[in-house]
Amino acid sequence: MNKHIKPTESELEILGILWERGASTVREVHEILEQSKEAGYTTTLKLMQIMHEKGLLKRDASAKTHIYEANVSREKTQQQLLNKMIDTVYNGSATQLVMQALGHHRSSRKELDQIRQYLNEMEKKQQ
Amino acid sequence: MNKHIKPTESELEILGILWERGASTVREVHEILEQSKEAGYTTTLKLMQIMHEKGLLKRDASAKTHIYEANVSREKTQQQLLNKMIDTVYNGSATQLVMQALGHHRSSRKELDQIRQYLNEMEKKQQ
DNA sequence: CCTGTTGTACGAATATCTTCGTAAACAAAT
DNA sequence: ATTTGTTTACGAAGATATTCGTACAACAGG
Repeated sequence: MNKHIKPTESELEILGILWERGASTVREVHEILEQSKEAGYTTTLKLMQIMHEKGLLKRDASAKTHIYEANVSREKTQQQLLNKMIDTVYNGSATQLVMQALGHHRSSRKELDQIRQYLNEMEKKQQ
Repeated sequence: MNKHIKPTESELEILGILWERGASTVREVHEILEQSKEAGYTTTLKLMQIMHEKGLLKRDASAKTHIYEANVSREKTQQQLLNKMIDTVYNGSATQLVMQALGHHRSSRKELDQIRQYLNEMEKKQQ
């Protein structure tokens, strides 16, 4: 029984911040959010409260200032969104997505090597 | 000046169909949509009308039965969504996304070769 | 204490997306 | 001509997401 994680755009931004920082207060999240977005503090607060209700975040409310933390793993969320994207936007072809991702995000040589190695491992497993 | 394409979930499904089929009537789109989704005909119609207003679709209304066609390219839309995803969900690392995409979508040997070749070309260009 | 600051809770306004009922236009069939 | 079926147009209801004003509690410094 796998949860159907479906964060909205705004929720994803907040999750991203929490995945990076780990447990944080609303103010901390808000301050980072502000750098790329116009938003009032209570807006961020409300958003995070709703995310808590939905189960996307967990929180420690023992102190006055509550501490929030992501309650869904980055990996699982990534996989979920990735699959949907491959399906609807890339018509099922992961290869297509991979090449486009490589094409536009000039990767370093190190990264390319990393990927190449990954490819080799995959091929070994297949045989 | 680049348009900010931001189709919703439902709009993406319709775009996907139009990218596949090319110019189509509402009914044709609707029939495909129905296979994977519960929806009334007028719902699909309205959706496509709104997409037309937004500029996502263009249409030929010269005959009674209008013909709709995607007005945003698959490539540009893919790139846009991909970038956003890499940014918010993969924290900027395209490599990360690539490896996860490969890991879960067991690709054929042919596809792996294709990607490998692509990697080589990229590396050549970089030097 | 009082006062200003910082925090949460609540609820409502706004915006946006999704769905569909109903009407009107039109064409084909009877 | 009347009926039947297909289509678009319009508008409104329902669902969901986003934003923020206001109230109130906790706390720190004077």
